[in-house]
Amino acid sequence: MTTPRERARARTLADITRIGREHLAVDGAAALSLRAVARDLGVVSSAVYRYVKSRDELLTLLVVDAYTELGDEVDEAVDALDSPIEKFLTLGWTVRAWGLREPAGYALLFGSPVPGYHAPAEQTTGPGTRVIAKLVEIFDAAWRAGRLVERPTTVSLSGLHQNFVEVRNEMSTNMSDEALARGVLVWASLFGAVSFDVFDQYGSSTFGARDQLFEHQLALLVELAGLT
Amino acid sequence: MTTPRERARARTLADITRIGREHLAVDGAAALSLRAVARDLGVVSSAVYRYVKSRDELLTLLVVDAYTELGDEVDEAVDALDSPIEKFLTLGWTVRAWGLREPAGYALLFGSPVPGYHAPAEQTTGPGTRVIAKLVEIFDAAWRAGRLVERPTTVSLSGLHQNFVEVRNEMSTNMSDEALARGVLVWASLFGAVSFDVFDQYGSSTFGARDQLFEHQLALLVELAGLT
DNA sequence: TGTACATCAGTGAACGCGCGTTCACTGATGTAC
DNA sequence: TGTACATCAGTGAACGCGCGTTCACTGATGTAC
Repeated sequence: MTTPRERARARTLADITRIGREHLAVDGAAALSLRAVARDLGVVSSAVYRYVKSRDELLTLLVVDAYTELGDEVDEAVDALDSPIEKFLTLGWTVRAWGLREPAGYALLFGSPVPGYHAPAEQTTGPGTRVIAKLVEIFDAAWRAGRLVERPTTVSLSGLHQNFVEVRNEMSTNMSDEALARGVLVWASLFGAVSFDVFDQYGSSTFGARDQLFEHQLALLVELAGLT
Repeated sequence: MTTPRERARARTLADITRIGREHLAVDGAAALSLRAVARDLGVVSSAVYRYVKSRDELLTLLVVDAYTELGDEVDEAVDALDSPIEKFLTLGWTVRAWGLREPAGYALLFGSPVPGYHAPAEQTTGPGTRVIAKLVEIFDAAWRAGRLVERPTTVSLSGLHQNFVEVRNEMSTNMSDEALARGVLVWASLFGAVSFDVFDQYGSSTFGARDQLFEHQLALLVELAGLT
C-alpha cells in the first residue's frame, strides 16, 4: 500500500512535528525556528523545506496537532459516560489536564495570538471547534432530556438572534437563545479557569490545593449552566 | 526642585515606554527589541542602556505601565458608583474596554507568558493585584450589607481553608471560604470572557453584537456571584 | 531480470537581515570653589 | 563672576550570535520498459 519512501517521509514529518512541539514547550511559539528543528532532526536547515513550505506552515501543523490531541482526549473521556453532568465535569477535567501537561500547546491555542501568524481557517477550524462542539452536544442532550433549567436574565439577546439561528443549524441543536448564551459563558468561564491555572494567574502561592479549587469551580459551572 | 537634566531624563524614559508600547502593539512582546526602540527614539542602540539595564527591564517597565493604566481606569470608573452590582458591572466593562483598546498590553498581562521572561515580583505584584483587590472590595461591601447570597456547593473546600485565611488577612475581608471561592471563579470567568473577546476565540463571524453578548454575560456573572 | 531514466532526500554555501550587549570615546551640561 | 573638574547623554564600532529562504548540487531510491 505505502512505499518505503512514503513511510520514511511520514516518519520524518512526524519527527518534525514532535521536535517542533518540544521547542514550543521550551521557547514558546514566537521563538519557534526551522533551523533549530533541523538541528535537532540532525539535518541541514534547508532539508526541512522538503517537508514544510515555511515556518508558518510548521506552526499550522503544530496548531492542528494540538487541537487534534485535545479533541481526541476529550472525546474519548466524555463518550464513555452517560449523564450530562458527568460528561461536563469530565470534559472540564480533561481540558485542564491536557493544559497542565502541555502548557505550550495550550498557550498556542488559547493564549495570546502569535504575532505575525494567522492560522489558516481551512485547516484549523475543523479540529479547533471539537471541544465546543462536544460541549454543545452535552448541553443539547441535557436540554432534550429536560435536565437543563431555563433561567432567563433581564438582558435582551435580540441582537444575537440571527447568530444563534446559525449556531443551531451548524451544531444541530434546538436550544433556546438564552440556553445557548448561558452555554457560551460556561465555555468561556471554563477556559478562563483553566487559563488561570495553566498560566499561573492566581498569585503563585495563593492557592495550594488547585485540584480542589477546580473541582469546586466545576460544581459552580454546573450550577451556572443549569444542569440538573 | 527638578533640574533640567532630570526632566530631560524623565521625558526620554517616558518616550521609551511609549515607543515600547507601540512596538508591543505591532509585533508582540516576544519580538520587542531594544534596537528597534532606539531606532524609533532616533538614537544609537547603545544609548538606550543609559535608561534601561536590559531588554527584560524594558519588559518589566511595560508590564508595570499596563497594570497601572488598567488599575487607574478601573478605580476611577468604579469609585464613582455606590451599589455593589453597578460597581461590579462597571469593573467588567472597564476591563473589557481596556483590553479591546490595548490588546497587546492585555496579552502581555493576561495571555501566554513571554518565553524566557519572568516578571520580578517586587515590582509587578503591587500593580498586578489592583483589579482583584478592587473586586474583593466590591464583594466585601456587598457581603457586609447582606447583599451577597450564600449558596454553598457540595464540594468541600477544606484543603483551601488556610489559603483563604491568608486571603482574608491580606485583603481585609471577612467573607466565608465559600463566598471567596465563588468570587475567584467570577474573577476567572470575567477574564475568560474578556480574553475570548480580545483574542477572538469565538469563531470570527459567530457573534455580531459583542457588546450585547458581554452585557448578558455580566448579568449571568452577577447571578453566579450571588449579588443582589 | 537488467538497464535507463526519473524522482526525491539531503548537502553546503550563500543572501541579507536583526538581535543584545560591551567599550572606549566625545562633547555638552552641571557643580564647587 | 570665572574657572577647574565631575557627571552624564549619546556615539560608533565591534563581539558573536541566530534567523528564513534560495539554489545548484550529489547520490540514493524507485519505476518503466
